[in-house]
Amino acid sequence: MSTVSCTAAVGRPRAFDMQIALEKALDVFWAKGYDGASLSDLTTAMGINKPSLYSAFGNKEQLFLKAIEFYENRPCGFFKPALEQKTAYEVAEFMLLGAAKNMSDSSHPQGCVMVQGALACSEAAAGVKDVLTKRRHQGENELRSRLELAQQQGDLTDEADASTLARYLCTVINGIAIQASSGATEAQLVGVAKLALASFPRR
Amino acid sequence: MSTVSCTAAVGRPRAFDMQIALEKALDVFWAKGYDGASLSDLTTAMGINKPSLYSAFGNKEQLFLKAIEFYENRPCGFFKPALEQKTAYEVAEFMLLGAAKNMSDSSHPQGCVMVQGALACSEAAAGVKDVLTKRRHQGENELRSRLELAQQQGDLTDEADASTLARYLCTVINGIAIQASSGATEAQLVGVAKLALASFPRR
DNA sequence: GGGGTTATTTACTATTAAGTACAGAAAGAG
DNA sequence: CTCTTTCTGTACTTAATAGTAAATAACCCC
Repeated sequence: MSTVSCTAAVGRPRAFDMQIALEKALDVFWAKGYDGASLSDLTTAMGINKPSLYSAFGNKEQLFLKAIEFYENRPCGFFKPALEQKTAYEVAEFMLLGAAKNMSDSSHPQGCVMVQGALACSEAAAGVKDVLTKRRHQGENELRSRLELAQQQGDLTDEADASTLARYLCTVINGIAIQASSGATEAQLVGVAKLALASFPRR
Repeated sequence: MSTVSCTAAVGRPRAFDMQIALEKALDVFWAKGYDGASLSDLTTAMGINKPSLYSAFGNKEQLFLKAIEFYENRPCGFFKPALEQKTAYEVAEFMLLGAAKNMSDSSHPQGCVMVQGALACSEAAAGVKDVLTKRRHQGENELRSRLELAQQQGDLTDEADASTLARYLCTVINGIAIQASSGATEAQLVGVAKLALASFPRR
């Protein structure tokens, strides 16, 4: 009798791939936002019925939260990899160029689901809006910490205000998200990113 | 018999001020977005019943369009006044500082209704999303034209790409809108605006 | 192959959405 | 005062919303 909860494999097996269904749901939320995505939009895109959705993911809100959790950890994400670059400038460069490229990529909806998923929304979406806002703040804080580390390591001047610098970079990234969502091309966004980098203190 | 269509003044007079009602509607759309604002949210805020809303403003979509038209021409707007500043740098400075101050102002919802009114939305909101996108592009084009004029007038270097510069400024403004909508203070946004200005070629 | 378990399908609920019909109320014109 | 016009309040319609009950289907273990 094992104490480890081995994945039961009892009962009728799920007829769809949860991961793929989640990615389809993400695309819907990304394109339409939490308020604009109806359950029938979601079930249609996911190729399943409502009871399957509810049994697999809980409800609309939990589905959204799982979708953005996946979004944040996607291999093609640019934010976390950027933090691992060697110098503060390289962090900023990787992040801005990554945002420009990623958010205009036509293999998924344009822009950023963390921004446009629930920006101005109904009371029903207030919870997910809160989560998104907190996650964005968290990202900004991680970036600030990374820049403070850079100051300790000497690759970012002490005269810079890490807090403002992090906020500035996040602001530009958010702006790039809006531009991408409005149809800006990768080349246009790269131009913006490079110009934004001119404000970043280079050693 | 006058040929001028004098405002009829026949029939029961409207019991509410259309302008004030429109401003209330704007606040609702600003805070909740087009999809997130229900008709009962609107009528409650406006202090009128649905038939009054429909007879005065047409329908939800037309009400939204009238609300953003008012928004764009508000006396406290910063975009158009910025274009009238004397030099390219002053245009940029006025615009970014104006955005920072205006969008964090607590006398109305935070952020910018032109950005968050319909960013990612349902099919029902596709029309207003389109209008918002076009208006933002139009603003960007007006700014580009203003910067090209500055180049002709010699207060902006010819080496600058007016198009990219305009897009950069609009990107930062959009980013500031997101930050404001996420609770950033005026002081924080002014810090971002000043940093963004460091990328702007000063003569 | 039967029993237990879980997923799927269909059909349903209750609520809310946007929009409207209609009767009555408030004004000016004659 | 009466007629015409326009607005207001109540009550309604139709369709869509999120979420669920119950029957059935598919799988593993014994």
